[in-house]
Parts: sequence; C-alpha cells; structure tokens
Amino acid sequence: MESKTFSYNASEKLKSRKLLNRIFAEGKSINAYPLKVLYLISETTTKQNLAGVGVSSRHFKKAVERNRIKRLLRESYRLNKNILGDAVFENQQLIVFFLFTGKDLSDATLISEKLPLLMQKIVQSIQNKNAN
RNA sequence: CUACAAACCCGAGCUAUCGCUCCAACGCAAGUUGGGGAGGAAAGUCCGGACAGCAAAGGGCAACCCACCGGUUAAUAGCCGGCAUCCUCUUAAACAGGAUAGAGAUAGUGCCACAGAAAAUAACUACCUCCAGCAAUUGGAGGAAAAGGUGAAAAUGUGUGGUAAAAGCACACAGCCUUACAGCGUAAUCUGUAUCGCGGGUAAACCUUGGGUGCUGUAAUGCCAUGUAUAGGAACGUUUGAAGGCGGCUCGUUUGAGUUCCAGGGUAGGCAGCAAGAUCCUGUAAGUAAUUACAGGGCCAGAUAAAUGAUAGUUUAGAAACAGAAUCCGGCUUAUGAGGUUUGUAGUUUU
Repeated sequence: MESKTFSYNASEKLKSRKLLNRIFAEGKSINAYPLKVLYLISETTTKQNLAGVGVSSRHFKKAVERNRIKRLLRESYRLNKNILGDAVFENQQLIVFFLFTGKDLSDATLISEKLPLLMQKIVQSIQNKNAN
C-alpha cells in the first residue's frame, strides 16, 4: 500500500465514455481560477477513485501546450490525491474531472497551488452533505 | 580578418527522488526485475505512392491536373543532368552565377491603366494631289505609316530604287518566322542551305492542342463479444422488376426480394489492421549526378482520452528555439535559440 501513495496508473484514470458523459451531465462543479473541477459520487463494488483531466483546444491550439497543461494537472493530482482519501463510503466511488479554464499558458504555474485547494473543497462539501 | 545574407550540420549533458506507457522474464496473484519510449520538421495537409473498400472498375461528356528534352524512382508537380530565353557583371563578348508562371497569340473571343490622334480592319500635326475660292496661316474630298510627340509597347531595321507625296511597292543586306532537306546529338536543341511570309502584347483572361486521373480514406476495412425484436403501424414490390451497385452526369451493364418511412429500443467493448520496413548504419562497386547494385551488421515509439513527465541540484550559454507520433512511406512548403561548417556579397579570360 505504501508504494501506491503517489501512483496514477491506468486503473485510476477516467476512461469510459459513458462515465465522462455522466459527469458532464450530472456532476457538481467547483471553480478556482484557472481550474474547474467536476465531481460525482457513484455506487460501485470496487472502491477506486477515478480522475481525468482536460484542456480546451479552443484556447490552446498547439498540442504541445495542451500536453504541457495536462501533464501538470496529472502530476498535481498524483502528488495530492491522498487529500481525497476516504471521503466517500465503502461502497462508493469518487469520480473527478479537472478542467483547465485559463486562457494563457502562464496560468499553468497556478495549478500546483490551486489543485490541492480544490480537492479540499470537494472533501468539505461531501462531508457537509453527509452530516446533513 | 570583419560585417551581412543563404545553405547545411546540431537540436543539450549528468546526478538524486517521485511517476507514466509498451515489451520480456519470473510469480497463483498483488507485483518484482530488466529493456524500449517523439521530430527535423512529428506541423501545414500542398503533391506522389503503398494498403483497403466500393461487383469485375467499361465508353462518352463534364470536372480537375500536367505542359522544353533526357534520366532517376514504387510514383510525382519531387530530384539530377542538359537545352532555350531572360537577368546579374561588361564598352562588348564568352565563361561563371541566378531565375523561369518554358505547348499554342497565324483557330476564335475578350482585355490593354495613365499618356497619346490612334492600343489594332491606326490620319492629330505636318506632307502630297484634286475641287471650291479674288486671296488668306481658308474650306471640302482623297492619297499616304516616311517625319513629330505620347507610352511598358506604335506596325521588322538600314540603304537604294520608286512616287504627286509615300509605302516590303520593288531590290540588297540584316532580323524574326513557316516548311523542307543535310549534318552533330538518344532528344530538346544547335549549325548550314533552300523556301512561304512579315499587323504589338496578354493564355497567371476565356479558350485550343497534346498527355494524365474511377471514387473514398485507417473513424478505411475484416472479425469477435454484448444487446434487441421473429414486437407494432404505413407505402411500394417479387420476372408485367420494388429498390439498388458501378460515388459528377449519361450510355451501357449488373444484382434480384425485399426496400423506405413513422414510432420505439440496444450498443458505443475487444482483437486484427498496427509497427521488419520502397527500413536504418557501415563498406565496396557503377554513374557527371539524382540514384542503383552487392556484402556485413542492427531492430529503432505504438497510445486510444491518448505514455515519454515533475521536483531539486549541477555543467555549457542566460529559466535553451520551433514544436508532440496516431495507418505507413517518398517529396514539397513553412517555423526554429546558441554554436559550427561552407559559399556569396568583392569572380575569371579576351578585346
């Protein structure tokens, strides 16, 4: 378990087209410029959180820039994913999708400080809901 | 040697920690260990192929593309070599270097800014002849492209004859051009002789001539799995042919029992294609070269929301440019930091 703390491999990535459509349709969103996060709690048997990242190709026409941002997002998630930890119940799965809403590549430097902040907000809002 | 320009080469190294993806081995498994992991343009998608499907890929028209010759190649609009024309340099010429949108303007149609009389079946001024008129620097009719000026371009140039004045009107020489013959060359072309002829440019305007192209594009395509429905309604039809295929149209040809619409439902996952190839490196040989042949060696990304990264330190040169594979190759075009190499700007010969 110890070695998996900072991992982010294929089983943790949000891949299913179905789930992606669902999270855009039903997911709740929290903003924190230059980021926006969509999250969703799903009933499941496997307790494994899923995460995905995305950049608008409208604002970033060059593939190099999009790759750069997605890498930074993934890296940030990988280093901070323990914040989410056990926010949800045993038979539930937390699905998150990070969107970069900034319009300039220079905004990407903010990712490393804003992304953990967003994750804490998610945990908070889930706990509030459970308390109610 | 310095500066500028162009072409080509190169496209950052090392250490530590945390990660991603593919392959192999081991393991019941979790996983562990080892190895591979973006580019010269991966880009633009502008050409050319491979491959696949459309029935077996046919004729005509349309559309599009190409346009001196030869070679090269799987193929090309690429590349290599040659020819022609133009430009640079020069008083001039040859060499050298550069460019080419290099079939046809004598098939036809159109267009040619400004200036100019006129931009194409040329008459403004000046010239000549005739008529009118007392005469005039007058008026009218005609001849005439020799002179003037305008323009990027003005009816091939010079001379002589000729004439009222003139004119390729005639002749001589020259230039261009058509055709024929001869010679060098595979050919374009070049040279020579004879000959028809001489009314500009533009085909990157339509067009004509010659040649070529079937269309689509790996989200192609084939297979497996899952799921449903053999539910329901309407129209047309089964040799008296519904509906299609041959992806522009048409001719022709061909399949032959289902097809279309309404309403409703399901799936959207895997495998192949798909990574050993017109392959890369080295050497030898052939060729002016592009390129080819042979020999030896190497295996060098393969994802599917999409891997190749992050942090810290350090070195060069300062926070290292342009930039990210998606079926695969060959080219073209464009972007590109620092450094390096070569070439040119400023060349040679004759007079």
